[in-house]
Amino acid sequence: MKASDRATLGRTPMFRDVPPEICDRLAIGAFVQTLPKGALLFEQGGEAEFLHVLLEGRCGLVGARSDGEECVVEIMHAGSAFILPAILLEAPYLMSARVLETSRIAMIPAGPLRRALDQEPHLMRAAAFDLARYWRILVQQIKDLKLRSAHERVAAHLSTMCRQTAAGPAVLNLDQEFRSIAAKLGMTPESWSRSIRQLETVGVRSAGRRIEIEDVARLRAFAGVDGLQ
Amino acid sequence: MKASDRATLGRTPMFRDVPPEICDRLAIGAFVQTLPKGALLFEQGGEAEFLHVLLEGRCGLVGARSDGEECVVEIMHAGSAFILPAILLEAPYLMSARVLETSRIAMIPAGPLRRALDQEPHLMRAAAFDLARYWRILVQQIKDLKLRSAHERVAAHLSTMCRQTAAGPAVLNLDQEFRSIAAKLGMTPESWSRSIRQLETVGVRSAGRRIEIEDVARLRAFAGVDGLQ
DNA sequence: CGGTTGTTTGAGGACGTTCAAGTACTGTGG
DNA sequence: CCACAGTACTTGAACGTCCTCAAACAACCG
Repeated sequence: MKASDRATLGRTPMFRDVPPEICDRLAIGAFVQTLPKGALLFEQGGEAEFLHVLLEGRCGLVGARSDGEECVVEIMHAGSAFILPAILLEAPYLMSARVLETSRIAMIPAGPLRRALDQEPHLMRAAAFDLARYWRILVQQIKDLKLRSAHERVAAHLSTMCRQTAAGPAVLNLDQEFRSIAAKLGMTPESWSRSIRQLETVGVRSAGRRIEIEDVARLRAFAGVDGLQ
Repeated sequence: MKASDRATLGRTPMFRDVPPEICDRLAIGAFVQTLPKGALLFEQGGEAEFLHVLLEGRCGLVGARSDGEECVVEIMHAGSAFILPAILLEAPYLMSARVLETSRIAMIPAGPLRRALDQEPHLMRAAAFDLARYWRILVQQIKDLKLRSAHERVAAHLSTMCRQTAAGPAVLNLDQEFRSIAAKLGMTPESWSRSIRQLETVGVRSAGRRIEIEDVARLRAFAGVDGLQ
């Protein structure tokens, strides 16, 4: 693993608070891969052989039904580690992972990681915190799916995209494919498109990848977003 | 805390593998409450003051929108501990908890628990594993919501209710209110009722709380249930 | 035994999907 | 640099699923 990759690893939420010497030990047994859009990292039902840490790029966690139908459960961004629960529990993957845009991924072998977790309380602590954070993200998504309409989910997504802005105008340059975002939000690309159009009524103007928001607070109010995140 | 409650606590998934002396220490600072149906354990947005361990009964974790609209995210059964992520991260609750049927609940103060987690690797390990298990339950639910129709969700629910039966006939005596199950599955009681009726076509006969399944394998096939759980 | 609460059934409607067609990008090779 | 192919996105029309509302029915409890 290159020094720059090692440094990136040490800045991820999962490893940020882990003593450097423990990270180093894991890094020695690990390797880094750069993979193109479309690559399959692992498959639902398979055994977890690595912890994947996304250094750069984006990957989708995709759930599949036995008949082949698929859905995007979560999109992982740079800095995310996945999928820890499968490694901890030595349980088969509940989802497949697919590269959405060219990604640089550190792969940490499961066996040594499990041993390190058992020997190093700091690492287990970091794992527990990482799991707790993802748990909350999943709960938010379930609330999203059960409480909000498609239009509202789009509004909520846009407003979290500009979470640094409390109120007033904002401009987003979405660098993801709309189809990925739509899939993550549990809707078709067509519905995403219609929702964006619909949001003009609350001051959202879109031109391709560029989306202008008149007043973030108004968008938040429409989406029913509260302070919790 | 009574000796019998302490014993029940020690058999929960979260505390099963925690050394008894650590459990004892936590149990000393804890107390047990019996609460009736409808009681509110804590509210979304509030600060996490206790880890709740459900010794007996059932509780619903309920997400709310700012306009008051609610949904059931998860139903906790005897042996479940909640909500650990809020305690670990010292973050506000993302959901409220409501007693669905008279429940006996151990309440472990958050402060001492956090200190114990930091001092006792065994406890942190148990916490991480518990979080990992719940993470998978939430992922399964998201897949359920995104990949399955209401009818299929009901079928999937029934088939997990009789998971000890691989194939052949089974009889369920659902002791929960249908409205709770429906809410957990993300549908109205009316839709649940219609789904149950619809499932007659795959050999499900219902009479009030009693549900007879001709062939569990057939039901599973209809629901698209795979081996993963 | 009445009142309350939970469940079923029906009719109508909203939301989001599917399918189909058209338009705008993006990147590649000439 | 342009032509072209392939992909992504948009728009429209029709359909299906599930919800809402309303009413009847059943079960439970004082």
